[in-house]
Amino acid sequence: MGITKSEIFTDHQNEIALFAKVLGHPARVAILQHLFKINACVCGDLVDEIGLAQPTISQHLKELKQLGLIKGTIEGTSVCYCIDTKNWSEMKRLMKLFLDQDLTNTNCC
Amino acid sequence: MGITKSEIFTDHQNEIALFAKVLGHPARVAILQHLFKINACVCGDLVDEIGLAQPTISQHLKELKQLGLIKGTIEGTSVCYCIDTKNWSEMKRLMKLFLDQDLTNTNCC
DNA sequence: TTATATTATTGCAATATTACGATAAATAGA
DNA sequence: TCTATTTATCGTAATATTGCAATAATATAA
Repeated sequence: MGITKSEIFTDHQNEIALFAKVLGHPARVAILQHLFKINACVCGDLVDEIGLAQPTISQHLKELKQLGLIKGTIEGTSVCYCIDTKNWSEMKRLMKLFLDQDLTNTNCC
Repeated sequence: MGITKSEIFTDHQNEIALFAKVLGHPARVAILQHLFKINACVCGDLVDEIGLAQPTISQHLKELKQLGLIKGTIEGTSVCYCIDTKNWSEMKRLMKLFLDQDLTNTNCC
């Protein structure tokens, strides 16, 4: 098979999984970290920065864009990418809600 | 190919990606949520709870166990699973460090 | 227009993931 | 011992992901 049965889970569960999945590759983690570090648009230098082929980077950027975590603006012959702060904050809120579930009462083995 | 080039990324980036990846499936999100909700060991009822076949659940549990997020204790004929609070907290710390990168100075398109 | 630069898309190969039936393994109880 | 119960493992099929070479698309500059 290889196909996730999304339909048997809640929207909330699927949303968390989708965001986690896009963060689940070191290249995308590295791209996001670089965008945060630069704290501005990045045009072009991501390929040199990360160390994967240009089509591969382009594909990872596409996935990040599809989830809304970054946005790209055409600037001459190049495209400038940066964090979409609004969507990033919303993703963060959702992930933290999941991560912060109560551990204190865990009555367990 | 299909193989992630982990060697070109930092340990930190790979670690974040690994944790995010294991959270990147709704079944595993649902399993973890159930364990938090019950707030105790869960023996057996996960298959009924989630709605996937027993071998599939077993496989997802294995992945969560490998990352250390849950632990299982043999209890008679069944196995009781619960959140590994120590490792969960460490994972949470790491993920939050990544999620909480500074957005305030974003000077961007 | 032509050349250059930059990014996106296509096509493909290799590997990984998801899911489940069949079956094995382990333990408890009759 | 035999049976029932529960979980793990194996094998396999379907699909997804990763990565890159080749190429297309787009815009700027000469």
